[in-house]
Amino acid sequence: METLDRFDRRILHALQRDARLTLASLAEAVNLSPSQCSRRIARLEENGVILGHDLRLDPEALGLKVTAFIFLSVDKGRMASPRDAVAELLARDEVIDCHAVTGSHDFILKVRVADLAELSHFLSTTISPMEGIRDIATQVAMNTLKEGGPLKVMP
Amino acid sequence: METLDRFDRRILHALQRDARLTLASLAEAVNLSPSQCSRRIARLEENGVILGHDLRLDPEALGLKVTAFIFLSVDKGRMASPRDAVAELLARDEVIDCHAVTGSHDFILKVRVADLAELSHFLSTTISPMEGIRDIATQVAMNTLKEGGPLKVMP
DNA sequence: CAGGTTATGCAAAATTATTGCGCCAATAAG
DNA sequence: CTTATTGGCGCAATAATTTTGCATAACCTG
Repeated sequence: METLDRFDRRILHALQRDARLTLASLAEAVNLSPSQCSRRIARLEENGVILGHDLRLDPEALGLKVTAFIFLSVDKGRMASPRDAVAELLARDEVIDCHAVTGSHDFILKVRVADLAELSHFLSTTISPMEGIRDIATQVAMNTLKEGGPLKVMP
Repeated sequence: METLDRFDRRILHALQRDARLTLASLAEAVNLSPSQCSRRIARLEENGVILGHDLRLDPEALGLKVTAFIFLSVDKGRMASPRDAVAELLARDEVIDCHAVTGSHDFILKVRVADLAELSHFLSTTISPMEGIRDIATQVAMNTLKEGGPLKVMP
């Protein structure tokens, strides 16, 4: 893996604010020619620094009015292969995030569903019946203050 | 707010997989002309359904090796204006997500830092000194299994 | 069913991205 | 100290993509 130089970092910093910046605008922002910006972006993608481009949508506009965190504990034996245990969960489109964590629970899930009825349904028909689940806790989000904030790029 | 028709939903579904799809490819995927796709995308942006375009970066490549969840409880009086209490937190670039939640804590933060030393430093110098903080709990993520998954678009 | 509004595809125009090329700077080799 | 070699750079030409003007078709609404 390559080390990022000053220009790479400036490019990443600028593009994280708006991934649709034009090469001309980006070039001006980072003080480099458009063509060189293009080549550096291509290289950052090849090196796996840039993983992809996402569309940020308004969940409300899609009818997803409820965000919730689900905390899962699994039986000890299952933790050896956590991916197997939760693999089917990752494929569900209610599940936005899934992290394996330290502490009293093993996994933190962030889910988005239309309403509380759908959350309840998801919990009882998808989570609860899973093998090896030892404990489930749920916290409903009342407000999303920040989401998907840009990653810190060392200057 | 407008209602999304079948084409809008197909467009959003396709672009969530890859926001850089060309209008020609998108048009083929959703069975509409490129020009009309362009116009619909513009409208979805005006209507606030599409909030923006994000770059997905590899945190590791940026030297951010630690992801953690921080659970905060604030004093009762402060909850009236949670934005004030946490506004400065939202501006910090370690904070990726911040949700106000029901349950035993008031806020869930997701932070990304270089290492555990930086996490410790962030907790002791930024979180702890905050006025009105009643309780702090931290869980370190060992593994990110899914992050920023596409939102469900009703078909 | 008429009048008006909105959506659509095509083709032209405008914008944007990529690439070939020669140049320059830095580093390694002689 | 000079000379290759490498890699990054900007410019300009080329290619690709997006946007827009326009005529037609579909859709309401009364």
